[in-house]
Amino acid sequence: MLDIRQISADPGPIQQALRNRKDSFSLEAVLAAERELNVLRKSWEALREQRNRLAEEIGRKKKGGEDVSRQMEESRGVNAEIARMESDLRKREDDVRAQLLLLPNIPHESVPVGADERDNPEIHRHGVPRSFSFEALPHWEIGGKLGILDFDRAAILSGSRFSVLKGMGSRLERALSAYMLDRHTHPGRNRPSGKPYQEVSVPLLVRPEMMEGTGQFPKFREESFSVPDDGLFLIPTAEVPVTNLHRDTVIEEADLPLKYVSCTPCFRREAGAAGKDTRGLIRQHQFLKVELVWITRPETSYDDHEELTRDAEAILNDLGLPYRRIALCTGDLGFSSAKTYDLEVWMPAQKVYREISSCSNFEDFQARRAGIRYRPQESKKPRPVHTLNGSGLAVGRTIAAILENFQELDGSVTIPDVLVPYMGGIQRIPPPDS
RNA sequence: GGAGAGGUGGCCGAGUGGUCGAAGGCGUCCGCCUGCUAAGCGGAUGUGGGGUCUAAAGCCUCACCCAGGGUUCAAAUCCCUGCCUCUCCGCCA
Repeated sequence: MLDIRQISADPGPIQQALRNRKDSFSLEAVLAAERELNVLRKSWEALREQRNRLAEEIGRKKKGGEDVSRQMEESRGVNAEIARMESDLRKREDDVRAQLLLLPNIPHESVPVGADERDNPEIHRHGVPRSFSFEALPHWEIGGKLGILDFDRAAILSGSRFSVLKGMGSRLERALSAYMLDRHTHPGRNRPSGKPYQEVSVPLLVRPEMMEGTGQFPKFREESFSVPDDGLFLIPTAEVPVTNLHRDTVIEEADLPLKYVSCTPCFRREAGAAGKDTRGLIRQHQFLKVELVWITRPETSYDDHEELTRDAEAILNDLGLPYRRIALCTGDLGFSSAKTYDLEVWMPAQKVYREISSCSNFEDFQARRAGIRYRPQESKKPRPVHTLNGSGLAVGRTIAAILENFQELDGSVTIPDVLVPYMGGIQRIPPPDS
């Protein structure tokens, strides 16, 4: 959420940012509503003041045995007036807030202006896609033949876009999750921020306020699964509960940055994705993801964003998967984000790079919504923090990438070296016939 | 799920319906004192709006004592609902 006072002080740049984002939000409408609200609020406050004075006078005089029936009568009148104003005031406040909640974040100046994903510049590539002496199969075929992936039984259990992992497939999921968590929580060197991630396990069902805090609600409500009887929602990413761990609190500056890593299932309705990626593990209603979350100072958040993205890339490097980093342009940027890098892994069967991680700086957009502030050392006035997050990595998609990139002619799949200890020493998933 | 207790400032904790944004303590900060430290003494110390001011400070003012309703001229204080915490019972991975 943006600061309404900041908007009214200088709407120009924000208007431009909205155009760059291809967003149709009307700034004039909120600003007008805000101005009217301010006028009303002032007269309401004046009446409250009058009421407070009368109440005080009544208390004082009554104690002295004086007659106060005139003041009480007057006070009743003022109260009626206040009550009349209040419902209108409330309605207008809710309206302004509702509008502001639909206003997207402003892209950072370093974000390239562009219309859609075709305008996303590539930042760099790592690894060389392997050349196959045979036709590379898509992962769902490899997984089917190996007996480690079963979409048919998943469909019977839960419908489309669900999967069942079996045997080595399930083991691979566990190995990857454990490996990623270990990697990120390892103290390690080369961390400019000076500290490793703290692992957290969090609720998978949250209240709607949490979804609003990180920006999923109100705009993307239809994207989430809900449990209506209890008023709860299944998290679409660990970002939601982890960022909201610090909701409505003030953090001491010395404790920043706070860095968390959390491995959770994620649940998405994929409402707008009918017909896309209908096969395989790429687009599922439920998938496992290791998420990195930072709560940090405004002054360092862009450096931190680079570090976070490198942390995600480190996993791809370790696994030996070819990937590239792209920067999202203004037209492709997510609602809450001020800047986003996507990491895309090479998928040999389709011969394309596919998104496997998305690393964003939200600046104070989420912090305002969720009330996450810090107390700067030099001043005592709390300020909103900056929040960042990124996948490190999406586990389901990583399984797909490993199956495709490391498949062999005989149908077996080689396990990346770093995962072997996590696979009980197994170096490859044996071919179907063995 | 049933029965009870409770939710107050960074923390602990008091608060007969009226001058309470809230006693007291702890913590923190600033001074003083002191070979050093400790102790002691004095003072300051919630958040968010609005106004005043060139600006800061100060001052004035509105809101906030879990949340939302209600009673009342007046609510931290009374009533109702919700949420949360604790204790006991039941159930359970």
